[in-house]
Amino acid sequence: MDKNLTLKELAKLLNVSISTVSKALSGSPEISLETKERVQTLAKTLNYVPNSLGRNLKFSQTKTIGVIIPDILSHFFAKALYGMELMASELGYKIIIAISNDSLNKERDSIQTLISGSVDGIIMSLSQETQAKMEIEHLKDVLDHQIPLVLFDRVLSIIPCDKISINDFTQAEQATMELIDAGCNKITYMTGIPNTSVDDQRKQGYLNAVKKFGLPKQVIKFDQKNFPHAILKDLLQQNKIDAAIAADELSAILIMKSVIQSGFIIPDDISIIGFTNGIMGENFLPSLSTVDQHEEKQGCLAMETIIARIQGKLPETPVHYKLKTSIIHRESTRNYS
Amino acid sequence: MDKNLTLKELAKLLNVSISTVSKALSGSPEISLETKERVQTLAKTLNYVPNSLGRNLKFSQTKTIGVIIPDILSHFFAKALYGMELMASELGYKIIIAISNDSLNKERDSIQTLISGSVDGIIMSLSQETQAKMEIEHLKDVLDHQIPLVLFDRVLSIIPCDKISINDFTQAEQATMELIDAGCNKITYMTGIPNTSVDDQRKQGYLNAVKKFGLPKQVIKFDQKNFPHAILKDLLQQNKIDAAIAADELSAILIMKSVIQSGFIIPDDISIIGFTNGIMGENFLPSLSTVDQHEEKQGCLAMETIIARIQGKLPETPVHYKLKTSIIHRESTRNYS
DNA sequence: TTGTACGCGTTATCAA
DNA sequence: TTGATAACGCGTACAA
Repeated sequence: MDKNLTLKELAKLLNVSISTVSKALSGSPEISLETKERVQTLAKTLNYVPNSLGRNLKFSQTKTIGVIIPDILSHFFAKALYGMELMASELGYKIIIAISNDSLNKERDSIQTLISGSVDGIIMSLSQETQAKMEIEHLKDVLDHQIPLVLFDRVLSIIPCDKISINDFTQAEQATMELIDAGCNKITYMTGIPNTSVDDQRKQGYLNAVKKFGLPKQVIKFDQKNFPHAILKDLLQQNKIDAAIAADELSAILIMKSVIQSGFIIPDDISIIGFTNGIMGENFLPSLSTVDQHEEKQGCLAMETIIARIQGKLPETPVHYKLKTSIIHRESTRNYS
Repeated sequence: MDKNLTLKELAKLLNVSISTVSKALSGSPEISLETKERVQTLAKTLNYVPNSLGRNLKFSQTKTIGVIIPDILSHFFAKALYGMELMASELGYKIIIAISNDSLNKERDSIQTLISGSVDGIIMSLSQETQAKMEIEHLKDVLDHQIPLVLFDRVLSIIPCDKISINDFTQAEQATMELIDAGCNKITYMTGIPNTSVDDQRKQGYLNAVKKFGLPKQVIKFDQKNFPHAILKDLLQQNKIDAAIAADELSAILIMKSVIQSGFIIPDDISIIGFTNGIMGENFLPSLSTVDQHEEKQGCLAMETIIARIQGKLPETPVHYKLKTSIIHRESTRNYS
């Protein structure tokens, strides 16, 4: 049980050469059955584990994928990460995780440390700041270093790389239309995650739908740490709102909480629909109707894609998978026939 | 902008030796100012990034910490991970994340891949299965390979390594006593995470408190995917329960939901107190009174500890930090003076 | 069937 | 002030 057993030490113990040991352990047919067994049993009893540092250098690959996400506390990213980990471990890959905290600088730093060869590929979802400033030099760096890159969820179309996303536009449009179908005609789009690509597309989908039906549009941006309780209450009292589309799960919960605290009833007074099928929305009273984004599947797919890209199994031109999603009807929206 | 620029290539371009380039880039005083600048500017324009694979092998260290947690969807672990990432990036370390999914086998596999030299140390919280079966061979493996190990939250005292935990026993005891103070005398301990060390200690703390005050004890174990709604309703109707201590956040939410759906009032009919200060408990209606476990701080501390251990800054005998925690009073418990 | 020698990219020691 | 060389641990082409 020495600390770091190497091939060299094994070879010395067995009185054979290093390469013999190496070959014997990899089961090469060049080696006689006898020595092969001799080597293998000793390796096993001594609990030999090949040092991956040497292997990494030899093959210049690490079997590791870097994952950069803006946030780990949001259910969406946590579940996406879960999917990635599942797929990665199945395919024999490890994950280095970095959390950008929606900061461009942190994102840049993380990329800097990752492109030095510690990972074979990078999966990321862009930080809010990155998308707001449209700053993409650091992403170019990744590409320049020939490191495969997969963008998911918060995607930027100008980056020439593989992408995974859901069709936010269509989904928001469909969600809006279902609210209209159910008889709502004062539908507001409320977002606690402004300046992200997903937010923008969802808003556009919403705007498109209300325009198509000649309904008034109303958009409220807010800070999730400082919800505009009074504003929403006013709207409710003046009967200027009868439905809300929330840009993400936490936004939806905050809206529902505020509505209830103002003494109004969900869904009788107002219907709410959110994005992301998380534990919070599932367990809130009333439970949240929501757009299921198949977070876990997005994560799996992102991991599958980057590994396929690394192994050269993908066409040279970037692929863009847009996942189909569905709406989960629960208690926060009115029934419609 | 070649793909993988190496010292060798730089040296050739500049017509100097490899070692000169290496020294120049590290700012060695051995090299003349002139060549130093010549080298550095070229390296910069060509966007040279030293390959960490080479460095890793040279120093046999990776500046990477392996983190194995049972679950990423629970707020506790997500936030602990967040704390770890924060501290790691501050100290120049990366994180490889593995999710055991509360399975012993997955935990074993993860350890196996990590001890081959891909990490300088391992932080982990034991899986439910590991704790239930008391199977620790794989942990011994880590120690045998001379890899520093830090256990946090779900800790096993027989493993000789550094540990971080909160004092679950005391906390549960204190939580119980506060419920008693507030006039509750039919207090039940309800757990959706049986067979974990934290659950066991919390239960013991609860039992100790009710025993001390001569109150009846009542423990309900359940599966979080299949909450015993009917049983709880019966207890409420027969007035056999007036307070519940929930072993974790999700358990607490499930209890509150069930209580409300049965038509009872929180905290008038029953007080609820949980563990973990997460978004769910914070935003539920009523908001959850809970034991704050300082998840983020536990994560930070775990990371600080393992790095200190790696750098030899810790005494040889293992340290065990037990964090003090506090109780956050919100709406799910009665006021008491 | 086994052993020798080399290269992966980096740093460090020592010689020029 | 600079350069040649060895070493980290592994795998492998080639020689024995």
